[in-house]
Amino acid sequence: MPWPSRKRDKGAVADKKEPDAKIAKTEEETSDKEEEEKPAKPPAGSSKSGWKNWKKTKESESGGEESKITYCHWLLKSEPESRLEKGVDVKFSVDDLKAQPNQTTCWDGVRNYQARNFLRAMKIGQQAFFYHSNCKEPGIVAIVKIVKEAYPDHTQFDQKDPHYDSTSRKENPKWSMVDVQFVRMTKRFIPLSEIKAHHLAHKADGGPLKDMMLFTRQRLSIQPLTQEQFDFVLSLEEEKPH
DNA sequence: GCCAACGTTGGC
DNA sequence: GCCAACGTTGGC
Repeated sequence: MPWPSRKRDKGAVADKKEPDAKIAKTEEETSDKEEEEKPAKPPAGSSKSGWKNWKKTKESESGGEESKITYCHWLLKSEPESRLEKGVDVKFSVDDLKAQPNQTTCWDGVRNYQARNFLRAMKIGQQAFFYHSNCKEPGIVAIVKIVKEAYPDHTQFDQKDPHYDSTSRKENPKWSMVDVQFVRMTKRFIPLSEIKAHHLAHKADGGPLKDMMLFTRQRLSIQPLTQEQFDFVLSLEEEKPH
């Protein structure tokens, strides 16, 4: 773990005293079980036409449905400004990412089941927006790509980590992370305010950002974008700021 | 710094 | 299984 602490996504860190006394009910309901089947190969350049090709495998529970869908693009929130969480600075800006070896980092610290399930759905090569949150100027600053698919998040077992989870067992880790690599800065900063203006307009006229999760699931730190949403947001970098 | 949104926890 | 209390997220 050569990396500074970063990213965050809490909401479920249980500071219980007793270790693995019980499996939280909420976990069973909102998380997909450990599936034995390895995900088939990434939909690389295959016939996947993005959103149109999402597939739903067998229905299990209500909460897990997002995890059964194949998405192609993502948005990852990270805090670019210093903030202490249990005495540890969780700041991780795009500049911090660029400073990593290979401009690559593990996306640890996600402690929300829905976000975790999205992490687990990510495939190598898929692109994501790097979004600065909880800061002066929230918005999209860069594009990153998935370079390693979900594997256990080691910070859940580290008592000194702000995202330590005493209820997680090594034999059956609750939390996952992926590795992401910097691809490029967006041609300009794309502020939340601008994306939101389009979202509001699209709610009225049925445009691509109508159901963007940035607004419909405002607290979710890992979220999927449809092909249409991704393309539309990307097209904004060619425009002049408002 | 405020506070609305919303996920989690736990009493009943 | 409901729901009030609580804690976190994150814009403003």
